[in-house]
Amino acid sequence: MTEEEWTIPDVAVAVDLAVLTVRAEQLQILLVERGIEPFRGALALPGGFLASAREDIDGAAVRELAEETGLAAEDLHLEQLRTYGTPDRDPRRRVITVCYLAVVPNLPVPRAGGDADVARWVPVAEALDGPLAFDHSRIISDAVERARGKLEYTTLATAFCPAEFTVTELRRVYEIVWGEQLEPRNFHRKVTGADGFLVPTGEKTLRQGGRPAELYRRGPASLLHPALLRSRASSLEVTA
Amino acid sequence: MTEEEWTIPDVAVAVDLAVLTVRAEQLQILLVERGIEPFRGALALPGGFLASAREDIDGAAVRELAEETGLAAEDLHLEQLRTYGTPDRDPRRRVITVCYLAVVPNLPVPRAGGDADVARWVPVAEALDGPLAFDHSRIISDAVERARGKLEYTTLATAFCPAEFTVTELRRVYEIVWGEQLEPRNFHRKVTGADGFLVPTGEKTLRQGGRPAELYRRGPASLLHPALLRSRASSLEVTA
DNA sequence: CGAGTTTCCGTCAATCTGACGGATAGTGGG
DNA sequence: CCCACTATCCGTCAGATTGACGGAAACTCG
Repeated sequence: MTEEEWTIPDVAVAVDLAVLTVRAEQLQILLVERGIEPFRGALALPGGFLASAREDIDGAAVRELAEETGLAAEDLHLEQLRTYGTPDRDPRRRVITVCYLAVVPNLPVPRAGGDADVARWVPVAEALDGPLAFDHSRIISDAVERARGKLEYTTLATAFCPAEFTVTELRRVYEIVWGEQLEPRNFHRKVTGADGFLVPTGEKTLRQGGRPAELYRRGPASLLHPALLRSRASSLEVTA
Repeated sequence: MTEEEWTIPDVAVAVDLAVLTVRAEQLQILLVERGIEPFRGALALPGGFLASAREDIDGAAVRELAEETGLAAEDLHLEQLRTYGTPDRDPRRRVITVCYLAVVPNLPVPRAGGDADVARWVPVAEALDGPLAFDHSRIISDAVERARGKLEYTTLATAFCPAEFTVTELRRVYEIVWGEQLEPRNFHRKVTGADGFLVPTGEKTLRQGGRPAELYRRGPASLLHPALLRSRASSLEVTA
């Protein structure tokens, strides 16, 4: 510990977003094609450096999300995921990335931020196959795992759904994110029984052939009681 | 987005530790008394800035932990908690703090780091009452909440215990961290039944009056199946 | 050897879970 | 108008899990 001559190292702080949604019966993530080196042309998570030394980190995440998707932070889920700080991430200078997880419903994708690098939805399975910039492959894994876990004991699943949705739509979210079939009738019993999870609107869908489904809105609860646990096998599959 | 004249802001990155243990039948946290401004004299989480621009963030956490407690990272739990980055945390310059949660057993506390500011154990309840430096009060709340939650569905509780421990000791960990009484016989049945949670050593305690308790070691599992859920009331108490 | 203490095994009712039969309420075709 | 067809939703029922508690086992101490 030599006190002399030591100065606090300067670090560049980036804020990246892992934005998840369910589209076309698949779990998808928002990615951009990088326009500059390093990793020019590779797919990467949307994000960027702090706009100024005074910008709040959470605020930067909200700003990036608006820039990339046009979505405001009000009616979507946004939480900090983790900070990634291995020294050799960027050859230019020391960079650490504070990563956020966002969960958005399918429908509203204007995505006209005015940014040059257009973001697009990529199925997670596909994204994890191909090469990604930096350590973004690992970040995506972490984001998906966080989402999978939170479906169990929080009401996060409703963030994948539009404002009004049916029990079947909600079940599809669970099935797609977990990659696991769920028994429709038991699922129905559990989610309608959980305190504050769903609020019936009284409305019904008039859609396709079949009995019209009742429409629900998100309830006030954020924690799920009782929890909705996935199968043992499904939980372990990640660690492997 | 004016491209001209803009440069990536320089930020100072600190790594702070929330080190939890169970001592004297209380959940306690390791704190230091600050020797310098700002918040001179106030209690704060141990931590410091990156040692160099090349130091890994996780590595810095391990280093800090060794400096403050003398503990090596091998047989203890260390995970990233969250990054705190509000702009006005430090009047001197822009600082963001990557915070780690460590869980250590009671016994081994040499805590001879050679650092001038000696760290000491403070009961969490007491720490949250008194004034703390920066936003450390909030960080401690987050750390405790993370630990409480993880006791439910991971094997984190064993990190509070020495290498060999009894079921009763393990139960005390749950009771103290959750602040909730548990039924001893049902607890025994559950933890001994959970796959890979506990491995019997065959040894028994010879201690105090009463039937000798069997000794266990940590099992290979990190996820708890089936989970050990706290009561509804206990879970909600945090949100309030 | 008995009282005290702590660990651990067993029981039993209430609850929860998974699996499934079948009624309900729409659509579209003849 | 009646009959498939489809999808939602309600009910049942056996098996597993949970919470609550009685009581035996295994030690110490006096």
